[in-house]
Amino acid sequence: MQKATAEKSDPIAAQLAPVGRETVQDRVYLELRRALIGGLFEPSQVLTIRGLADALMTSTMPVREALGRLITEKALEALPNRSVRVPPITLERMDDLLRARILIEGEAIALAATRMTPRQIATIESMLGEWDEMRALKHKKDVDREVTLNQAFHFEIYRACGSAVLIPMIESLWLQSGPCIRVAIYAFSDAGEIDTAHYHRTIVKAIAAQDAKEARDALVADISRPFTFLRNKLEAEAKKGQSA
Amino acid sequence: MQKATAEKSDPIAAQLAPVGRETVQDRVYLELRRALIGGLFEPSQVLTIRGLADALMTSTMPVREALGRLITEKALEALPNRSVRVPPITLERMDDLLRARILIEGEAIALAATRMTPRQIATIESMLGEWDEMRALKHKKDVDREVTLNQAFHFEIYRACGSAVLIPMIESLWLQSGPCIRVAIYAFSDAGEIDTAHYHRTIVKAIAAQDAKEARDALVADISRPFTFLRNKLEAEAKKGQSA
DNA sequence: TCAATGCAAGTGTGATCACAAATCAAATAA
DNA sequence: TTATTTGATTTGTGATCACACTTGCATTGA
Repeated sequence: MQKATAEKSDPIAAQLAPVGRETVQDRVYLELRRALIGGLFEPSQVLTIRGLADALMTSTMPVREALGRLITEKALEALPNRSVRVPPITLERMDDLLRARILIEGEAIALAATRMTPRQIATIESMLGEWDEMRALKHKKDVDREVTLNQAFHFEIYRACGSAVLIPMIESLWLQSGPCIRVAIYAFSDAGEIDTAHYHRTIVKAIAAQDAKEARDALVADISRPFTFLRNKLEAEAKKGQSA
Repeated sequence: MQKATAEKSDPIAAQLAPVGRETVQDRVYLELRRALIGGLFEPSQVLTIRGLADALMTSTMPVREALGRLITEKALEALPNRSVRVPPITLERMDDLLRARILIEGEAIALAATRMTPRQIATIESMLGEWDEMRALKHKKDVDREVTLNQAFHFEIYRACGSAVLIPMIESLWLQSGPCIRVAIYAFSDAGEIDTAHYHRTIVKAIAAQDAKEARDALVADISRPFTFLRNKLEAEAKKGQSA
């Protein structure tokens, strides 16, 4: 029989890309990740294995393993009852997450600023264009699109930092702060958002100039904004609840 | 029936500690973690589900879920063949790991330096004593004890940093660098080790003085040492292999 | 009326089985 | 002898089942 591995001398195989055999578990895991980062689940929401299995049209087996993985990266939380929920938002946790993100994503973008190729810089520049385009026809508040584009922009930069260790950590941080961010973005929309892409333009400019410090500062401002916004919102609600 | 939760008014229940119901999966996970951090597995070693299940005297189910968790935190690596191995050591990966550890553990110890209570400081001081004691009767190179004590010392500090986000990341980093460190410690023993506890004493002194910068510097020196040692070793081997 | 009790449905965990893919070794052909 | 093939074994994946625990609700008792 033919060997399954692509033969370098085979002119046909050379043109074929490996098809990949992702497992059901991987699909479930990625789907849950997407939902979490996009903030499709509410904080404190309880998730059940069978419920997710039904919704995803599969058996319980891939779901339970995907949940276990998400729990270890703190994207979900295992209660003592052995049920699993998306972690609730607290002020302490938000500050903690923001500090970690500033530390790690700041380091990643500083590394990327000295390493990004002109081609990569052109890619993120074109993303700025997409952003403007989306703002131009703001007929509806397309929060999903906003979240996706924002994620693509940031990770295009982080991937260029060249650290196989930092990137998974950043992914974990986004997973953990996803539910918070979603709430913040909705709050932005209600509050009449200021220019969301302003910091992104500054970031691109700094990276193009290979100015690591400027890039880091702009990034810190960018990721701090939703957190401080949400923090003010939560504090206001807490004060209102206290007086009531 | 009696409520399962401890009643505050019940004089008997007040003296009883909750028994805890850890699952088999958790035990397997913790055992594999311990082995990984301690460097009991060799880099590039392939692990099989059934093999581990037999060794751990359990079925495949808890093992496969534990392996999946370890893969997501990059403590293990999933090959395209769908087999899983402990990641091999490369120079790039070591540099990457060291940089991340300096960044994150440095931040954690700087935080801890301003927050540790006198009681906590007394705890790590007593650990220094254990260390000296172990060095005094160095009849055999007790690498396991050394690794365990080193881990206990560092995490006693990290736990005091008060960040529920940073600590799991540090655990993941230790998991990933465990196999490297083990190799380095053996190399130390062969090379006639210099005072391993020297930096630890500096760390304790800095923390007692609430000097965050000094503590961070000493920690960086402490965790850099095995990496640079191993790096020199690998480079020497590579050169030897190249000339041969 | 309200708290305690008991039953039923729901849920997570672990074991076992079926299946497909990979791996390894012996046997065969060049 | 060397390269290829073929078959048996091993291995990961997904499904299903059994069991224990939790949860929610209706019933019963004071």
